[in-house]
Formats: sequence, structure tokens, C-alpha cells
Amino acid sequence: MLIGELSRRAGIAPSAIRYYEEQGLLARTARLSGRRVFDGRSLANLMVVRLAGDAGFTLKEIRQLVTEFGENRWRRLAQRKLVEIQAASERLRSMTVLLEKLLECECPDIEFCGRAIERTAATRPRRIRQGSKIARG
Amino acid sequence: MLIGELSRRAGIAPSAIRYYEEQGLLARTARLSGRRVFDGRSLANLMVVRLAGDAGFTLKEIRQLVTEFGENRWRRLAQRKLVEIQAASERLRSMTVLLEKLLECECPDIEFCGRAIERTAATRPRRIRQGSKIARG
DNA sequence: CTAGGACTTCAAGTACACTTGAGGTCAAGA
DNA sequence: TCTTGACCTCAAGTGTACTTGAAGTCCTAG
Repeated sequence: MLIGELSRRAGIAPSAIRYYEEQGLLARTARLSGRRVFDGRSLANLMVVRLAGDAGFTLKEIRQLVTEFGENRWRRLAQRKLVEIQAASERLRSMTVLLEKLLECECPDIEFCGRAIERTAATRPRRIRQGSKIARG
Repeated sequence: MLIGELSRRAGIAPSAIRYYEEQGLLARTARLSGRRVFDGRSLANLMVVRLAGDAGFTLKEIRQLVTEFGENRWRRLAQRKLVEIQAASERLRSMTVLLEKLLECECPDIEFCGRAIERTAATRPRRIRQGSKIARG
């Protein structure tokens, strides 16, 4: 399949796929008269890259993950990330609780909810990004 | 308390706090001979801003959340975000499963794990960001 | 009274992850 | 043969969320 089909199947823009290849996150694929040719495994690899990105790996880290697979460095990175993902999950849980509290409450302004907020916001982990253009929906 | 103490207590850089104020995420506080003066509620508000950011709200959305609290628009935004947070949680779960599988397996290269990956990467939600400079640790 | 440190504003710079635009190539269908 | 659309490369641009630097102010301690 060509890049357009891969893009449609993965929900990732062609420009992003070319960018991933350029950055060494995806192996350089075969070319057919200049065009990139992909197969099912390309799709699987692409999904892994995206999933890892979704889970908070930077492109640099994803490159490490895919190029150093099996090495000790890889395991350390993966294990560290598991811990970070755990923290991120807890933070999402906190925000869920906070939002639910705020939606339930009938306070006229947000200052009024101070105590509930203080208790909820006590734990502090990491961040979430928004999705890409093509991927949403 | 002055900005330095607030910064230490919240684990957020002074420059970021000033930036949040400038962007309308935090109400403009009182000044004492030019310096910002904060109290416990400032800290609580700051934690909420950070928590919301952590949970995937953009600064623009956080501004909406804090300035339009109680309005219908606010509720719609909060409810939409709850759904997104749910999706993000599922994605983190997927990445956890994937990482655990990859850590368990003894394949010599990542291509070999293709099938496990394909199954794991089937679901597709949104992204996580890394934490700020001062906040980690 | 002076030095140091924490604060101020404002403009410019940075990192990340892509996207966009210009200018060109290639294969298939009318 | 010509046109259309998908593809190519490369350089530059974009948005988000801050950080950094310059130049100056203000309180405290020595």
C-alpha cells in the first residue's frame, strides 16, 4: 500500500508518517518509483509509535525504544515509563473526581469550591497532550 | 506569601505563575510595593490550573473553565473533557499492557512481536505530555 | 550606605511535534 | 497526449507552553 492508504488506515497524516521515518521512528521502507511502499507490519509499527506517543513517550524516547529493543537500556526506559504511566493514570483519576465534584456542585463561582478543590488537587503527577488533526473523531 | 514561596509550595516556576496570570488563568493578585502577594486560595487555584493542564486541558480551555464557571458552556466543556479523560485512561492502559508484554517477551527484535503489538495497538485515543522543569521529583 | 537577593516588566528565545508551501515527478484514465 | 491526483523533497512556518535575558525596583543585613 502507498502512504495515502496507510494514512487512512492508521488515522495519521502522510506528513507525520514521513516525519516519523525521517526521525528514525520507522524503518525506511522500500520505494517504488520514488514512492514509499508499506505493508501490514508497517501499519503495526506505526500504531506502536503512535500508541507510545499517546502514552507520553517523546519522539526521541520512541526512537530509543524501537532501535534499542532488547537491550538493557530499553528495559530501563520501559520500566521508568511504566511508573510514569501509573502516575499519569492517578492524575487523570484526580481530574475526573474534581470535574465530577464541580459538575455536581451548585456554587455560583469557582472560588466557593475551594476546599473540595484543595483536597482533590493534593496529588501531583504529569501531563496530557491533545490529539493530532487527523486522528480525532 | 510572595511568588517564591508559592512556587516552592506548588512546585511551579515563578515564570510559569506570572505567565498563568498574564493569560487569565489566575486572577490578578494584590501587589505590595509591586510584588505579587498570594494566600492559601491562590495556591489551591494554582493547583487546579496545573491539575487541569495535567489532565489535558489547554490553557485556553482552563481559562474558559475558571472564567465561565457555572455557565452552560462550562458544563459542556467539563463533560466533553470527562469523555476525553476516559479515552486517555484507556490509552494508558493499552500502553501499560503493551510495555508489560514487551518486557516479558524475549524476542531478539521488535518486529518479532508484531502480533501482540497489533492486538494491543488496536484501540486509539489521545496523548500525554512530559512534566515541567521544576515539578519533577 | 551599600551589597545581595528576590522581585518587577517586556521582548525574545526555546522545545516539541508536526504542517504547509514551493516546485517537481510519476502513472493512470479521457 | 494531456490532465489529474497522489506522491516526492526540502525549507520554512505553526501552536503550545513556557523560559530566558535585559534592565530596573525594593527590602534586608552588614
